[in-house]
Amino acid sequence: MSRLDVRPSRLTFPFVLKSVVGLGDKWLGGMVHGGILKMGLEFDGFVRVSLVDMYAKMELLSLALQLFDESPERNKLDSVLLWNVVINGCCKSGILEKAVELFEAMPERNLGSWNSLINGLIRNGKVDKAVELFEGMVEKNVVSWTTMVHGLSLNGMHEKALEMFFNMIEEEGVRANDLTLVSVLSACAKTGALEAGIKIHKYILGNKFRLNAAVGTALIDMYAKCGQIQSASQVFRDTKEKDVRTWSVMIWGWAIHGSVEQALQCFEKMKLTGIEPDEVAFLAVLTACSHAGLVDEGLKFFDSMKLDYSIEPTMKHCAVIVDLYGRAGQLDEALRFIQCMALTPDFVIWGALFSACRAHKNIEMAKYVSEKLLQLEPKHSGSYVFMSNIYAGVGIWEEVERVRTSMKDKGAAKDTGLSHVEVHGKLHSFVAGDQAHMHTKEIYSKLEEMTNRAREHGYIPETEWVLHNIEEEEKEDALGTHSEKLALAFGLISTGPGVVLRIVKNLRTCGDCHSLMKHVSKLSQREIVVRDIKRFHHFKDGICSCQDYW
DNA sequence: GTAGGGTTAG
Repeated sequence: MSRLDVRPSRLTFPFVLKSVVGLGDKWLGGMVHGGILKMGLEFDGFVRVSLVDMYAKMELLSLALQLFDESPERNKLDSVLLWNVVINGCCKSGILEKAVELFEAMPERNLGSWNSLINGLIRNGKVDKAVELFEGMVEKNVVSWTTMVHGLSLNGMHEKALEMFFNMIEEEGVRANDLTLVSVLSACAKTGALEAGIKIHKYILGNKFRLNAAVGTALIDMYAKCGQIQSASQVFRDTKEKDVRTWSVMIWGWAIHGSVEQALQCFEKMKLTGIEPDEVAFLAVLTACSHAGLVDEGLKFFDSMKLDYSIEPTMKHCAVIVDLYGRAGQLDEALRFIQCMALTPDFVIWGALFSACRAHKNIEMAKYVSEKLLQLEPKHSGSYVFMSNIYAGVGIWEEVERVRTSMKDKGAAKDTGLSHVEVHGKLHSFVAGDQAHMHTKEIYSKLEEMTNRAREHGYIPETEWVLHNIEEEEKEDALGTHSEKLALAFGLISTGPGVVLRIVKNLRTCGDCHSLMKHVSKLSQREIVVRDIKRFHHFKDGICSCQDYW
């Protein structure tokens, strides 16, 4: 055997270059490029495409473009791939004008060209342009559809993403694949669209898709985030090929539903199965501890991360620890932890302590922490809202006004509370004080009736949750139209007795809404499931699953 | 040798 037999050839380089991309090693890429030049293969069509692709994927766009420009074949037919990889590179680097220009200039296009550009546009927030292009396609394949489903979801348009998916399978008769399913299930999870999720689950079963790790994980996450923790657990059992993400979403699911025991058990079982926890798995188990007030357990996991698995805690892990101490009322320990941590505490860390200051009404520390917050993000409305909430919570209205004025001066705006409720498979959204819904009148009168009945049974509006310094009655009004209450009222008038109401809120639910929900669950004999930004509240018969610890 | 995917704060 001569050495010639193992010399790389024009057929070897594409594979080598692909591996280089996988490794992400720019220096190695340069070396391989050198080898190609030495062998005089730089003008070979196969090698050239791979080389341009490598540079494009490694975000060395100028090199990719240079090689592309120097390609003698680029204006011939059959050069589609060369154009496609360079278009893809432009999209990846966010140079969309160039991508569009190339797309328009190419001698011929294939489906990949369209899909690449659409993907580039939608990932960079150019949704309208992407939709326009998509709709103009003469021929679409499953990749085109998947790109749209995922892209719409990335831009927060989950309902549109779902519509797109059902249009694909029902109207166009295109068969989904794993990637489509994962994308659409993730949209359901983000928005809490249970009915749609169940329909997709049936589609998966009916079309005999294999429940591999990715599809299983997406399904589990969907059920968990739509409030169906038992279904999540069932799919978890059915998913045979579990990887660390599958376990993590399950642990996370138990955590947000307040089942600490299950979360911890799940974590231990994962380790016994031989799967090493990664930083997300630790984040999940720490969150479980924090939600349940298990301070010592949480700290043990935190230490184990470094000692047993050599995982350096990230800012997120530290934030959970601050939260862990903070919720349990150990504010001094939380502060000490921040002062000793290896990373420079960021906004999130101080924010976690700030929430704890609020919950435990420690105004002195809150003042100190709010300064830290405003140093880090002078325009961040959260700090102002936090601070004015603190003062409001203890009734110091002059300070509330002062903070709010200063907030206005700095041009910071409060995040809008937004809730939605799924009725007959369709999502209805509400903002605080919403008057835009077609059933506004009925919603408000139901709300009033609900509040009055609850009042007769001991509900007292917790006005400390309102920000403004206004008269007591007005405060009740401001509370009375929080978005989750409107969603609740709409849910009650639009569904029959016994139907479970599912509400999703983009912020934390306030104490007053929480209290009213408890009463309503008892008075109307309804199960109410509220998902707020961090966890689930299952209201039944006047009791909440969070046991008021949240 | 080109196009699309699953877990992460409060």
